[in-house]
Order: sequence, then structure tokens, then C-alpha cells
Amino acid sequence: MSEEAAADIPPYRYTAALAGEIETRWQDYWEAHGTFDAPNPTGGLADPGHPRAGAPKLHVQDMFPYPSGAGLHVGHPLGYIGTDSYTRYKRMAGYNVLHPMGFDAFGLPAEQYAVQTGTHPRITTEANVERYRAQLRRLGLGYDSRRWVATTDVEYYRWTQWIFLQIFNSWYDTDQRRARPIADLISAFEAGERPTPDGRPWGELSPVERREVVDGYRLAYISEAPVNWCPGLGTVLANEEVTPDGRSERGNFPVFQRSLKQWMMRITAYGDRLVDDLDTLDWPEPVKLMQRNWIGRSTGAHIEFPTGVAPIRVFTTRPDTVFGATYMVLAPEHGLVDRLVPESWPAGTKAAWTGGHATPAEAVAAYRAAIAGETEAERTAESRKKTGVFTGAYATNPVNEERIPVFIADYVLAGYGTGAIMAVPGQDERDWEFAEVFELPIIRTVRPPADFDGKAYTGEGPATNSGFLDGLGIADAKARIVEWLEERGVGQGAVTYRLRDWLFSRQRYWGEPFPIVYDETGLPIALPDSMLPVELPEVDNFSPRTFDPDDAGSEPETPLSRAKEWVEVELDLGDGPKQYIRETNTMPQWAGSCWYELRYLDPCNDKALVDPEIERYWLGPENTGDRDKPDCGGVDLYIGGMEHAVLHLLYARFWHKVLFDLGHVSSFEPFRRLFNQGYIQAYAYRDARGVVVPAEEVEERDGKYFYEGLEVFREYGKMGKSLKNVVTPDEMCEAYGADTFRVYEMAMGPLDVSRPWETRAVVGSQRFLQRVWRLVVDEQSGATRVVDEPASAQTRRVLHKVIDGVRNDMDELRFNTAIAKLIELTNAVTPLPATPREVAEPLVLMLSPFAPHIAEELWQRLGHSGSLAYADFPVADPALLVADSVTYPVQVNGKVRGRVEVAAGAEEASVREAALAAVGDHLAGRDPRKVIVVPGRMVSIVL
RNA sequence: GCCCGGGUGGUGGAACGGCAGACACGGCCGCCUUAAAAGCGGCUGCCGCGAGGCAUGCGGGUUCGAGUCCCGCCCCGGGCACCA
Repeated sequence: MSEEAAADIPPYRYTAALAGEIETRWQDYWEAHGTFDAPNPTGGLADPGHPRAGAPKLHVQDMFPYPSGAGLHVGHPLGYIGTDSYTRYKRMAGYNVLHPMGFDAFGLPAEQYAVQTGTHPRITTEANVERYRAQLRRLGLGYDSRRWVATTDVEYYRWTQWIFLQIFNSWYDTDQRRARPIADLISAFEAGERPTPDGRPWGELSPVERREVVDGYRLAYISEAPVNWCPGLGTVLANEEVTPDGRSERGNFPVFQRSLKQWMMRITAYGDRLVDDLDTLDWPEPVKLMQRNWIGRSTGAHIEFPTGVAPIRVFTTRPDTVFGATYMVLAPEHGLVDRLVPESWPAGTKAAWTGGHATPAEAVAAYRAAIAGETEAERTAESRKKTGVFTGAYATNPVNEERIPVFIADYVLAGYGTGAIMAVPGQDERDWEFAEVFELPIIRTVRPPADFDGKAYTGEGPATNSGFLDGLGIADAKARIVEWLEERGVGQGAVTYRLRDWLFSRQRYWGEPFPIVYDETGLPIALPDSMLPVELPEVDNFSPRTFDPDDAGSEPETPLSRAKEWVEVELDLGDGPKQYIRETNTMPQWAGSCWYELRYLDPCNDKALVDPEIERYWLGPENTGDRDKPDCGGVDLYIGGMEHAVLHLLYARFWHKVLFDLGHVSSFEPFRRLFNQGYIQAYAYRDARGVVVPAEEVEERDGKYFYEGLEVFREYGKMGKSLKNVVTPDEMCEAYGADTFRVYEMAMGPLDVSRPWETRAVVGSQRFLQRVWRLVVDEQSGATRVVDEPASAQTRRVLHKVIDGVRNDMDELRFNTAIAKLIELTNAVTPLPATPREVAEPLVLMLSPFAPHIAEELWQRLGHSGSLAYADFPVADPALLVADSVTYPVQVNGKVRGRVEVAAGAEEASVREAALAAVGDHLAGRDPRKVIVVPGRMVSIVL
């Protein structure tokens, strides 16, 4: 800025420099006064003298960030500014508002940086956390200063480990539909109330056998099961972390199915409740739907089909179609296959069934080899011609004693249901296709409509070719056949889930260590709570051993396993000092974020996860007065991105429900209300060669884009380094101030809609704040322009209409329209020679949730001392919301032809008369057929 | 393929079934200024000199009245994908 230019700017103009000065000053004030600290009902954070002590509570939470090395760009704080504006409003409206923030700070980037540079992940993480906190502070976000948490804090992950032990030390009682302490299970075994798996009395089992039995019930357990092994990352991954084409979400390395010993969480036990309790939640429907689909509950039946060897158990959602089961299919990996396969092809084996092999065993081996060599992409390719091979074995359909052939095929998945199906080509499209390829009989057991000309018929209709089911509709037929199967002991109603148990261990350094040791039996032993936290040991090499990404046969090796003096430990677990081996896996990054809503409530408590009274205050269920539909409790508003619709939210719900079952929390859902904010995206530009050019330096001319004189081409996407289109909040604060940035982000559209960032439009928000500033402060003298004379009736009316509208908008998170109304009010007052105090004060208060610093400054200049954070939010006078007169638009045959102004309380008849008079020209002398008066709205005349 | 969202000016977006385009960006014009910036004021959906007509992805329907409700398409974004 040149000197002349600077001299021209009025000395008291609200410039970026002044904004910056005001903002720093108020941020210091808030920090010094703990302005946003919310009182707990009891304990160290209680404060009976607080202006909101005893007020109704409101817990608003953001999905906390991973503190990445890149810092924030302007897209990240969108939701944070939203919750900040909302909580500032609610605080002024009388609520005791809890608005905390923290960091999800375990994770791969810090560890990978550590691997490359040798810098301890804690150093990197803490530096990033500091940077984030500084950036968030610069935006004026009003968090409770005493409640910051980071999942990497030892005092935090101590409780993550404690929760793990709670889960490890409990089992799911399917009769009571809840988790219970493992001690209850052991008592039941000891008392003989529950039979052991092999029927022997409990007393006859050896100590190791007893432990193995009990371990089989735990909600956290070790299993040797097929898992997703990623040699390129050197770690196993949860199903949720593997992309549909069989690669790692991080790093895009190939992932292989390998049988490995890993920690699992029995989330499937909660499948029903995780689905059913969605109904109690105020969440966006698409998110609920995604969770329902992910859990994938289907109801049907298990049916047993006898063979010469052992019965084949299938799961079907359509037991009513069992008369149409003309063959069976097992997953190639199914355990029964090898036992079923006979020496040679039985008589009547069709040529198409053998794959050209001389014996069933050869055919099965060849088929298995063929599909093992296929990539995931090949298996799911769209051509999808059904493949498979006959096992040489037959099973018997229990309803009609028909002998039906048993196949293996890759369209049946080992991991779903029982890994075996009864194939009913008449009512299943996949089975129909397979039946066509292998020349298998097709029997319709549901009669399609007369005009049906397709193949498999999956719709509603009466049963046919189905013996005693004939004529029944699908639902009735299902009920009847399940009854029949159960009577004969060959089947029973059943529910299965797509959801799998959660793979909970990772071969990483930068995560929570398991509070688990092993003795000489190799069975896991929980450490007592008194030995928590189990701290991460220092190591030289932070990396798991990684392998050639395609080396499926490699074995995981964890970083912690190399810390020998940590791994091998002498402990006294109640039976004297003994040698133990520590668990060397760590928990996945999800662990810390599964319960952070609880730690915010009572962050300094070193006796308990959270004081029950404090949990009940902030998260406890409200009394609905309806015993059958209890309130779920939980965070009152949880805002974050759609990308966490399934994983984070599902895992967090699961943990919360376990803690509820065990009596540690009173709420049975963690997040009562969820809101997904949109994303701020940005344009990026590539030149003719496809190389990305810096977006900041691109110029637009006549709808075309140029960089260094050459035309470049625009695309729309995420903001990021690689697209050279990052805009940071720091730059915006520097150029306009934090308040302008905040107002712009909230004004640019509804919070849940994604939109492109446009820096040049930010100036509009700055102009708005400058106009508000000028209403209160004279730019030349710095003196106040506010007068105590009352506002005109008209101005007053505008004010109260705006107050009413803004309150409604704020309650519904419609910040963009709230700001539009504040601009309208400002524009209405701008032409006045001086600003009436009765307008200036409410305007400043209403502006304060969005632009808190300038509002505090103006509030002070209006003669108030201290912060306005707890000032009363303006309330509209209902008397001023009803106008004296109403202007009615008058429609003739649906088109507006005129308007009339009548007194507000005018009779309908007089409105009608006035309307007819006003559009006399358009009536062409005809009598209207109909006149509709919508009181207060409009008049519609039909000729 | 199935399931969700969503299509409104040059742009971001407003609109309890009731005057389509609030508010803002951009653009144009004016005032102020030696000049420029800032500021202030006016105009700005399309066609038309005008009266007026046409406009919310396309085609139907319900209604006195449809961006909004119903039916059938098209396009864009997202999720799931041989789940028995």
C-alpha cells in the first residue's frame, strides 16, 4: 500500500489491519477470561457462579480433525464456523453450551514421516497440533479452553485402553440382548447353568480349556481367520479400509485374503440394535440408509439338505421357494467340499458339468486354482458369465425328497450366510443364469403375472408347484414353510448380516498399545486397570516390515515386536511375579474417535472415564413420557463430513452401546442428532499438456482462462497441493480478517451443500461488515454515530421482522439466509443520518455469532463492558410482526394482473371487492366463475 | 444393475403449494475525484421500441394457482454391487 493511498483511507475505517488488531485483542480477552468454558454440574469443572450454571444444556460437537502437516485450507473450518456460530447463538439464547475441540492424532502420516526422517511421531504430531490450534484460534472459534483432548495423549489413551479391557472382559448375552461382564458367564458355567461347547462338565475342563471356552465368548477376541493382508503397507486392514477392487484405501496397494491371527471386535452381536436404534436418531436419511445397507440385515431361514456325508446348511431369504431348489452351490472354499467329492463322476453327469476333467476331485482342484489366480477385478468384471463345476455329489431336497446336484461356484461367497445356497432359478436371476449355462431344470414356484415375459420372477404372487404352500402369498408361504421346517428339525427361521466382525489390530507403531500380555499358553491375559496406561515404548525403527506389494505369502512383523525389553516383561498378576510377552499389535486409528464425546465431558478425571453424573447431565436421555420409545440421549448436534457416514459412526455407536450395557453411560446412542456439512471445493486449471498450473495466477477473459498468456482449462475438484488450488484461512485472515472470512463461509450457501470457493467474492462480506461498522463508528473521527432517539415505526418494524427471521434461521442452521436478513437490516438503516441505538444494539448482537470480534468491539463502543457472549439474544415483539396493511397480488386465471393494499384485518368480502375493482380491465366485463381469497396471501380470480 | 441426493439468471444461492430470482459476486451507468481506488446511488433472467410474451433439466398430470405434489424420461454427484 502506497503512502498516498493509505492517507486517503479514513482513519477509522474497518480495514483488514483494523480487523486483525480487534481480533487479536478479543481472542486474548476470551482466553484470559475463559469466556467459553461451560460449567459441569459437579467436579473440578463445576462453577456455580457461571451465568449458565443450572441452565438447559446443549452439547454441540464437531468431528475432530486429524492434524496433518499441511495445515488447514479454507474448506476445513466450514463446519467449525457453523458450530461456532450456532453455539454462540444458543449461548446467548440461554443455554449452557458445551463446545469442545480435539485431535484425532494417531495415524499413518506422522508414522510415515517418522520412518523417512527418524523424527518421533509424537514430535511431529505435537507440532501439527500446535499449528492447528493456532489456526483455529485465529478464526475466533469459541471452544471450552479446559477440554482440549488429543487421542495421542497418554492420559487419553489410558482410557481407550480401559474401554478395550471393558470390551475384552464382557460377552454378549443373546437372551438379554446386551453385553454382560465376563464374570457372569464364568459363574454360569461354574453353576452348570450353561453347557460347555462339548458338553463336559465345567469342573472337568482343564484351566487352559476353560480359558479357551471363555475367550470364545469375549466381545474382543483373537481369531485365526481370513483377513485383508496388505504386504505393501506391511499391515492387515479392516474390510472397510479395502476398496471394492481389492486394494488398500491408503496407498492403493494390492490386498490379499490371508488367514492370520488377529484381534477382532464382535460388532456383529450388535447388528440388530445398530439397525433398530437408527429409528431413534435424528440423522440424515441417506446416512441411516448407508448404515442399514452396510449392516445388511436379511431375515429368512436356515435349511438343511442331507447328503451321504453331512447335511449342507444353507441360508435363504426365500424359504417359500424351496420346492423350486433344483441344485445347490457351495463356495469353492466351503469346508464340506472335499468330503463330498466322490471318486468318480456318477452316472448321468452331463458333459457341461465336469469342466472336461476326468474326476470330480480334479475338476474341483482345477476350478479352485482358476479362481485363485483371478484378480478381484476379473472376478467382478461385468461380463459375469456364471462359472462353476459339479462336485459329483447329490443332496436331498427335504421338502420333496428330490435328488439335486451340488456345484461349487464363485458366485457363492464363503463369507456370507453359510457359504452355501439352495439354487432356485425360477425366482433368482443369478441362479437362472447358472441354470442356463449348466442345463439345470427350472421350476417356477411363484406364479408370475400373465404379462410377465422375463426369466427369473422375483415379484409377489401365489405359490405354485409347491405342494402344501400352493396358493399362498410370499409372506404367508414363508411363515408356513418355516413352521414346517422347524417341526421336522430340518431348518429354522434365521437372520444374517452382511456386517462382519471388526478387525481391530494393526501392525503399526503410532497407535494405542493393547493392554494385553500372553503367558506360556499363548492365550491373552488382560492387564488390570491399575497397570494402565500401557505406554508406547521407544523404538529405533517405526516401520512395520513391508514387502513387495504382490508378495501374498509374506508375514506381518510389527514395529513393537522389535522392542525386546518392552515385549518381554515380568509382572505380578496376582499369582506372583512371572514372565509375560506383551501384545505387539496396536489399535486402529478409529479407536480414539470411538468415544471422544465422553472424554470432553470430564477431561481431567483420573478415576473414571467420565463421572456418571456429568455424563447424565450432558448426554443423558430425556424423558419422552413413552416407555416404548425411550430417548437415546447423546450429543445434541454432531457436525461433520459425509465421509464418516459408515465407519466412524458405526464403530462409535458400537462402543457406546457396550459402555451403556455395562452401566458406564446412561445414553444408548452417542450422537442424537447428526448433520453433514458440505465441502468447499475449488477450481483447478491445466494447460494444453495437462499440467496443473497455479490457480491463483489464472486470469479469466470472456469465459476462457489464461495462464502466462496461454489458454488453460478449468476443472472442479478438491482443494489440494497437487491441484495447486489451495487457499488457506491464514491468507484470508491476512487479507480481510477472520470475521469477514467467517461471514463469507456462512453466507455463501446452506451448510450442507458443497460449493466452489471464490476468493474474489469474499469482498462482499467485508463490505457488509464495513457498513455495519459505519453505522456505529464515524470513519473520520472515530466517534459514535449512535443516537438514543427512537427509531421510526417503519425501521422498528423491519428490525423486528429481521429478529424473528434470524432466530428461526439460526435454530434451523440456515446461516446463509440469516446473514441475508442482517444485510437487509443494515441496508435499511444505512441511509439514516444517525443510527438509533434500539437498532444498533440488536444488530450487533445478532451479528455476533458470525462475526464475534467486530461485534464485541462495537458492543463496547456502544457503552457496554465485558463480553457480549452471554448477552440476551434479541427477541422480536410479536405486536410489531403484524403489518397495518397487506398488499394482495391479484391473479386472473393464474396470472398476476394487479395488486391491492387493504388494512391488515380486512374482511374477506372487502378484500374480494377491492381485488375485483383493481383488475376490472382484465375481467372483460365477465362475471368471475370463482374468486379465491387466501387471507394474508393473495387473491385468485377464475373467469 | 440397485439405492440415495440434486438440476432455478453470467456465478454462489432465495422462495409455509400463493408476486420466481431475497442476499451476495460479477457486469453496466452515474455521483464524488485533477485522476484512480474506496465509498455512495441506479440498472442488471430472456425476447420485445412498447404493450406484452416466455422462463426453475425434458414430457405429461393434479390444482383457482406448481420450482415446490404425482407419473414417465434425461443429465450430474454419491453409496452399494453375484449378500442367497
